[in-house]
Amino acid sequence: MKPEAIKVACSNCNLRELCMPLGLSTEELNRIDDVVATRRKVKRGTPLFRNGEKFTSLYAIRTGFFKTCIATEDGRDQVTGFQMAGEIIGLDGIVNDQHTCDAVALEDAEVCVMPFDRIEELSREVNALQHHVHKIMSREIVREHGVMLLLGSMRAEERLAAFLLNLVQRLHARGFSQSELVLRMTREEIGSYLGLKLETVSRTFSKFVEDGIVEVRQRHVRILDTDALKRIVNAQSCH
Amino acid sequence: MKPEAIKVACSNCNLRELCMPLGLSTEELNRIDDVVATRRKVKRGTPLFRNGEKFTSLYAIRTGFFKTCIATEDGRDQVTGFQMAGEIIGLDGIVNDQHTCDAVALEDAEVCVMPFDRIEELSREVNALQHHVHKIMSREIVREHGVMLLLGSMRAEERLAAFLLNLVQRLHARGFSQSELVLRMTREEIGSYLGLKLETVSRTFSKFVEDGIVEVRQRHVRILDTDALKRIVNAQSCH
DNA sequence: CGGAAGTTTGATACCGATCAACCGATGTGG
DNA sequence: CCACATCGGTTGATCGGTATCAAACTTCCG
Repeated sequence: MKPEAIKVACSNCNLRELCMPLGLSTEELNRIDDVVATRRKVKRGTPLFRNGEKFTSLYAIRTGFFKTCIATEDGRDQVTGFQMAGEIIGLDGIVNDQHTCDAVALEDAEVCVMPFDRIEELSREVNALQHHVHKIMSREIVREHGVMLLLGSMRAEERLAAFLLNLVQRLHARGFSQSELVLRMTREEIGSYLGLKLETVSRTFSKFVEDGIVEVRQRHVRILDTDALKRIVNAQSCH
Repeated sequence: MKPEAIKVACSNCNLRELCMPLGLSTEELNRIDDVVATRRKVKRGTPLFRNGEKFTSLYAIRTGFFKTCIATEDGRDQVTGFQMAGEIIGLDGIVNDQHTCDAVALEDAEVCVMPFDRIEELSREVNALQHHVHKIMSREIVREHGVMLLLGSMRAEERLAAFLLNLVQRLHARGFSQSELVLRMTREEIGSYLGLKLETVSRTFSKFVEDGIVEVRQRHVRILDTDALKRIVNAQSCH
């Protein structure tokens, strides 16, 4: 949990095109190196931050896989997202200067710590960075609109199909297979994200296997028929 | 629909403390007047912007009431939020330079048009404005987390109770009653937002009336027992 | 190796969707 | 101003999808 004082540079990071704006001048690139203060390793099962903690920084995921979730006093729990390399977490903390959700590593992970006051400072001077920050926040808002659509109007099969397609698409953008993936989260966590119980998630996986749409061996999933998944997502509740 | 060339000033707007940062110097206040280019009237039932339209501006609601919703090709439709005076809409458009949802006036409305490039320009110079923009976006993200919790884990009564409490709370912050409100949206729109069918919304209202928690006359709602509503929201799915 | 955690599958219950009928409010044109 | 059409809302009956409860199995990990 101890912050590690490794000095790092975005300018030669292979995730740069995911985290950072494109088309920067060399001078701007060098300045942007300053937004990352340190890196921090987070062990599997361990929180990067927790609900109620003071907000200081955004985090760019270098390696590993996170979930963010909110818990209420009465024991309810909702996974609000799964995040992978190149994605930014911590945006929830800006509004009240404290985090309103937990971010937990689902596998050993490493993040770049980006103090938010430094981001604000630098984005006053580098227009591309300013706009980039705005885009990242807007993207998160739009993503959540999609989740609301899913939770508000889709049935179990549609939700799981949409979930799988979204995951492979993001993994593919990072150079992984379009058809094979390893789930880093449990059935229960998938269920929490999708508004389903873990048994329903399990049953729906089984149904997809029966229908020859996917192969599932524990957390290893191979998608055999992407189009079938797309058809499931787009099929309106027929009648 | 024609933009009207009324020159307006945030500095003497009675909604300023809702839209704009607090604690500005007189000089900063005067500069901020420049973010509002024009005002625009929107008739009831008419869109302020639509999915796919080019994004140019954020809008601050001066009067009236809006819904934002996304529609899919296959006929699904999801209300993603209801917005009232002092709230900002259009944030979804930043990421891809085009809007990804429709914003429709539920009653005759007027908005302040704030060209986004001007916002970015000015927030490079006025730190308080910069941070304010970040807070507005973060607040929207946190709000959507709450909706995800609602859609993912609450039952019909809990959803409607949470919805009513949220509405009166926001209305109260604008000087309206804590216990009386007029719904500007139909049962169907409430249902879409809450992930329920209109019949279920209607039945749940009826149940609340039976239990003496609210009085309902069409769209006029009087809350008789706020604590009961709060208890309903916080009651975990018991077993 | 043993226990805990995670997953699958079955049986049953229940909440909300669906289908349908009716009612009331609103608004429009003759 | 009234007749009538339309839209929104309520209520009832029934159906279906997902939750719940339960048991067995597998995998993981100390």
